[in-house]
Amino acid sequence: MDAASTLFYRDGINATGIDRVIARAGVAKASLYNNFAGKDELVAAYLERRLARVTRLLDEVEAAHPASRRVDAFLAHLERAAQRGTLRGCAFANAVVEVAADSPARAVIDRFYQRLERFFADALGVDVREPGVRQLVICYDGAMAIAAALRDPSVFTTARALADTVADAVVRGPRGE
Amino acid sequence: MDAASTLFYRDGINATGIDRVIARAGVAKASLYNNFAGKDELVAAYLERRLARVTRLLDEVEAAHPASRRVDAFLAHLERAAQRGTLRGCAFANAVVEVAADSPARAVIDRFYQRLERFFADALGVDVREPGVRQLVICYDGAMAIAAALRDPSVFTTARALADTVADAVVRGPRGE
DNA sequence: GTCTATAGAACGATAGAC
DNA sequence: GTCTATCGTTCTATAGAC
Repeated sequence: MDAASTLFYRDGINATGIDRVIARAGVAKASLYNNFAGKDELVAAYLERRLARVTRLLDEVEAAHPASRRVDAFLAHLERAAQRGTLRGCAFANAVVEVAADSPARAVIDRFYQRLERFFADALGVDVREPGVRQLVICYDGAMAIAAALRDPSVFTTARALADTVADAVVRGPRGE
Repeated sequence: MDAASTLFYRDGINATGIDRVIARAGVAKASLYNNFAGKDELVAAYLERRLARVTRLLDEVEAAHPASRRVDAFLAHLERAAQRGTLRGCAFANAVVEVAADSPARAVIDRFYQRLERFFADALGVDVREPGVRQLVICYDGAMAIAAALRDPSVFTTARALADTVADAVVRGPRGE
C-alpha cells in the first residue's frame, strides 16, 4: 500500500490510524482487511516495501561504483534526500522504537540490517564480522538519527568524512599499520 | 513523575497511555492534570528528567577522568547499561520519532544534543564546530540505535573503537598529519 | 454464482481531557 | 469518575467483473 508507506514513514506508525490510511488510499476498510490480517501485518508490509526500495538502491550503487566509492555514493544519496527534506530518519530504526518486540515487523528489520552489513562488507572488501562493517552501520544509523533530530542535512557531510576515516583504518589495519 | 519516565522509555511514548501511567504511579487522574497541562507536557517533563540524569552522568565523567579518557568512559557506561538489558535506545532520539514537530519536547531534545556536543568538544579539546565533535555524536546515536535494534550490547565495543579512531584523527589533523 | 470491490454502521477498548 | 473522540476491528449491505 503506497498510502500506508507514505504516512507511516512521514508521521510515524503509531500516530497514523487505519482510517487515515484508507482515506488517503481511497479504498474501503474491508479491502484493507482482505489483504492484511491487521495493522501489524500492514506495518510489516510497509517495511517490506522500504526494504525492497533500499535493496534496489544498494544494488544500483554496487553496479555503478567500484567498491572503494560505494559507501560515499550511498551517503551522498542520503544527503540529497535530506536536502530535499523528505528524510525522517531510518524507517527501520524508527520502527524499532514504535513496534512491539514480537511484531512481524521485527523480521523485516533484521533483514534490513543484514543487507546493510553485506553492502558495507563488500564495499570494504572484508568479512561481515570485521569491526569496520559494524562501524559503518553505526555511522549510517547515527547520521540518520541526527539528520532527523536536528533537521540538519550537513550531518551527512560529516558522516562521509567519518566513513572515510573508517575505511582508511580498515585498509591500514586495526593498529594503524 | 517516576512512573511516566519508566513507561515512556521502556514501552514508547505513544504506546503508553495516561491510564497506564496513573495506574503505575498510584495517583488519581486529576492529580496528573493538576500538575501537567496535558500529555505533551508530561512527555516534556519526562525528557527533562532524562536530560538531568544524563547531564549528571556527563558531569561525573568529566570530574572523574582526564579529557582523553572521557568518551571511552561514557561509552563504557552505556555498554554496561546495555548488558543489564535496560537500554532501549536514546530517549531523545526515540522521542524525535514519536512526538510531533511542534511538541514542547523538541526544546528539551535540542538541549540534550547541545550538552552532548559540549561534552565531546571538551573531551577532544576542540571547538564544538569541529567535525570530530559531530562525528562522536554520530557514533553515540548510531551505537544506541543499533543496540536497540539488534539488542546486541557488543556494538558499544565497536563504537568505542570507532570513537578512538575519531579522536586519533582529530589530534593528527584532518589530513592525517 | 462467485469473487472482490465499495461505503458505512457499529463493536469493545482505550485514548486524552476535565 | 465521566466525558467524548478515536483506536483497530468486524459486520452489513450493495455494486460490478469475470
